[in-house]
Amino acid sequence: MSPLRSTRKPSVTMRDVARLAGVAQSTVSRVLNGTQESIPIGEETRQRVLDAVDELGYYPNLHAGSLRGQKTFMIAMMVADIANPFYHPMVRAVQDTAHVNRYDVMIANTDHMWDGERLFVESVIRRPVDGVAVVPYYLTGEDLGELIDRTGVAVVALGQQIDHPSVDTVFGNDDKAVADAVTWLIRDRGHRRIGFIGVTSSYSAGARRRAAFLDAIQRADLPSDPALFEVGDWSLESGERAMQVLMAQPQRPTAVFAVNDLMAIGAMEAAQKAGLRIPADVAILGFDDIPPATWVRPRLTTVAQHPAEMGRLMATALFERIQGDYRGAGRRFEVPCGLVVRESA
Amino acid sequence: MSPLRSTRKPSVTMRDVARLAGVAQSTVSRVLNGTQESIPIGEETRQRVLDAVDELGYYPNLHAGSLRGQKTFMIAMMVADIANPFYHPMVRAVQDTAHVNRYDVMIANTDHMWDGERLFVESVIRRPVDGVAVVPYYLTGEDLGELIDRTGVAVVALGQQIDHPSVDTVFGNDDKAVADAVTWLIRDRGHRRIGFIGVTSSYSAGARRRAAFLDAIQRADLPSDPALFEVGDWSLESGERAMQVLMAQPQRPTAVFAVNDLMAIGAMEAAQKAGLRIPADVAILGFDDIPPATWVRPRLTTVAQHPAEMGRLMATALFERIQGDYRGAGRRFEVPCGLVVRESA
DNA sequence: CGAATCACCGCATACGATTGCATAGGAGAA
DNA sequence: TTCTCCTATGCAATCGTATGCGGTGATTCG
Repeated sequence: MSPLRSTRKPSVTMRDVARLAGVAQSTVSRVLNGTQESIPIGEETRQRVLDAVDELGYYPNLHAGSLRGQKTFMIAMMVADIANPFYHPMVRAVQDTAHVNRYDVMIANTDHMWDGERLFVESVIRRPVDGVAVVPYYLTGEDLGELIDRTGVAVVALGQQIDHPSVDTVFGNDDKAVADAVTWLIRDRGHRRIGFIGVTSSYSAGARRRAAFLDAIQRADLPSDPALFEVGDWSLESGERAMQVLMAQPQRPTAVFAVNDLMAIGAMEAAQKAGLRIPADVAILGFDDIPPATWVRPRLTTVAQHPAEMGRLMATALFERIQGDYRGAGRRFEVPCGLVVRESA
Repeated sequence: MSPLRSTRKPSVTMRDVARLAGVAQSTVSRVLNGTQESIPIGEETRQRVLDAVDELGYYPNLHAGSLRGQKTFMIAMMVADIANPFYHPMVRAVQDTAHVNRYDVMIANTDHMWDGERLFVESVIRRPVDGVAVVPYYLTGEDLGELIDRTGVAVVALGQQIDHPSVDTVFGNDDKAVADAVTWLIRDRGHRRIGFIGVTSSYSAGARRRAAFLDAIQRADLPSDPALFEVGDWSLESGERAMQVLMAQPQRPTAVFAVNDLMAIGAMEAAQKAGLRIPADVAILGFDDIPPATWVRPRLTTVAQHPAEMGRLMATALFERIQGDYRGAGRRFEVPCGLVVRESA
């Protein structure tokens, strides 16, 4: 079994500083927090305290403040998979903003699983933090509301499906962007048989993009063959598999749209392994514009979601709430998506 | 200014549970922790407590345990840049291991900067955790030793330069791997003029790999032209720039070795933009084997470092220490690197 | 029938920091 | 001198949990 108490060393506390400076522990607190103008401190005392702090190398114990219900100086972030390039610019933006505010960042992966998201919420209940930035696939506005009621945490979420009076959301107009991109494939590129690599419609983004795709197809008076619809799980490998079945058809599509870049890259992989040229034999269109989109050959044509900007917005909104600079209703920040034409379509 | 006390809601505590169950708070504690064989609890009481826990939806407050010097159920991880694909498999492995142990993971980026590493250490002092996994570029074994002395934290580090009696390290035999790879370039591929894209030698890995490269060159009786050595900062863009100056030479190299894959991919980018074919006109050799290495075209020939395995080892070692399953001297885990021949060289 | 042994549970304290309140000492006024 | 006011500091409660120790009722034993 694991030891019940950890082997933590006794740390240097405020009391140690107080003892060395010959004052009371509360005096040390007041010297260090300073902000309390109502309670003045003698200059000579203040200096003695500061010297003692220096000599002992004292740092305040954040656990104590957290327990007392002060700020925890920590935020938590929930993403599906930190190894997915889509989240990097977002995570970095949040981390960077946290860093300038002297906040630490806890990161949890959910792997797109309900259980993962549930555990994240539980985690935040057990160890309250000042703010959370989440990319929910199952959690609803109501779920987040319960979390807020229970812990008072500030919340910002990615995804337009979230709707709660006190959580800020950041999202892209992905439906319109999908429709535009597909329409472009049809009108400008002349494709008439377009494959779709989606995800299960239990993801609201999955359902939304699928609907937008279908809408664009029908608007162009093209038939929508069920055989053209494959589903993956957001991963590169699943994109590869989906592409393989799309290519195996007697009448294979001349273009394929994947709802994220990772699956699009997987599809490229599959097409190239099968000896198909891109975009001559089959065009590939992705979604997200992750950094590797420009590393692959041909470079991936995709709908840019600007994850860095999204992260920046999330972080800014979150810290505005944490710092108390904003206390109003939930804000909605839309960051427009847009087609980036490169070489794969 | 920010509000001094956050707006945290009063949470449901053990006392609430106790009140509802009609017992003392300490009894609730004992029921929940169970492990205390010395103090038995009546079955009927235990059930009343559990019911109350259920009814109130009680979760223990981890801040309290942390303050009392119990386990914090949190580990901290320090990497250079979470957006760098090299760290993903490592971070995921650590997160996954943490997850099964019901631990949360705090992640900090240093951007290869001394100040970032220093701040990380400070962070861990201010908010003690049970373990840290670090990828240090400046921190020495001594620095880590101070951290251990001060907080008693368990430490595992990546990098063979770290040497401390109570930190476990994981590392690859990168020097030998570099030498082997370069020798292969010379002997099997017939290259005689090989460029080197390195990093400043203040990084121990940078110095080590450069030395190994030089050694292999000299062992093959090839001249080592200083003009063949460029330095980057680990980033893709810096690799691109370095490649540009290498290509600008009157006698340009027929092969280029980059000390990480990101710079290698940048080099490929530059070469292709300049109209050079890879590997016909110039061969490119990378280091790390990050996931995107197989996404680019031509696929990157590189020295695999197996970051996932490294992460797994780090996490395992770390939790062995945290759980008290291992208390001995610092262990050194070597994970062998090896050339993976693909298409770029 | 008195005492010793349980089984079971509550009281109180400690962890480190914040903060309302009390108070010591000196200055100024009556 | 005595009373007040102000400045500078100390005391003590508090946050939620773990735990040593003491206490109570019931049972058993001598």
